[in-house]
Amino acid sequence: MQVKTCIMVRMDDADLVFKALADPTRRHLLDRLSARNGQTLGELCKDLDMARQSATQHLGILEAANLVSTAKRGREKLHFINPVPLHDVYERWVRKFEEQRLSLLHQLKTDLEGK
Amino acid sequence: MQVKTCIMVRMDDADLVFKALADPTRRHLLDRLSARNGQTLGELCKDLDMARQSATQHLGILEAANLVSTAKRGREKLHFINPVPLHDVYERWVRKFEEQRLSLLHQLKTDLEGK
DNA sequence: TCGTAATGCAGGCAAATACCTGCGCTTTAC
DNA sequence: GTAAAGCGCAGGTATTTGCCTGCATTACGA
Repeated sequence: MQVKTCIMVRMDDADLVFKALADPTRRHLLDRLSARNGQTLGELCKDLDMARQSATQHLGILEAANLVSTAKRGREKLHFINPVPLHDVYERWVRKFEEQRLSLLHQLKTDLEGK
Repeated sequence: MQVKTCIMVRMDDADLVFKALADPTRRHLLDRLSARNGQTLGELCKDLDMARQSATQHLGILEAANLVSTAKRGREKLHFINPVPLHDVYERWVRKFEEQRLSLLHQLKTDLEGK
């Protein structure tokens, strides 16, 4: 019996989400889905000014990051937004800096008051 | 008199921040600065496993995104974290999806209760 | 003052990224 | 059944990215 070694470097979830958010086109897609959920690929392509296949790649990256889920309805592919990874990233990652921001604001406030 | 045309495409602030956060090395740098603010370039390089010049580039990107501010003290360059852009991005961008997340949770809850 | 420490600047290179074109497959509509 | 709609898959290419090496510059300290 032979076991294939996994060469690919594991990208953790947070990295997938951050990298997915790094592109303006993908943020635009999330915006559109936020406005109206469950759109087809064709609908999402209309306001993108690029080939359908390019948009497919972007949506694939969003799906890999678990920011978008898909379902097939006949020959159509429906796309649904999933806000949970964004929330997770915020909770585990941004919150710490937010707390620091607030403490810096507090410090600034007391500094000004204690003048 | 000749006027040079600006070719460069203007990158808005949000895009700079998102792109800056897309790299794990840069997130690690922010983490380190969050643990202890005001570190020098040399200090930040120590636990990075890459050439100093590479780290400088990463810090330059963080600085361009306004996530890090710098100050010179003699021959040293001090780095300070700035959590405001992160907060701005959260406010203008993530919050909307957060609200949707909560409404989805609410909907799920009422669906389960109304069963 | 002279060596060294801390950083800046420029160029190069491989991999990743973001596009594209071309073609095939499945489903719908007439 | 046949044409078209909707989408998937496989390359191909130009740009960007992330890292490097080499050398220059500035500040400290004996």
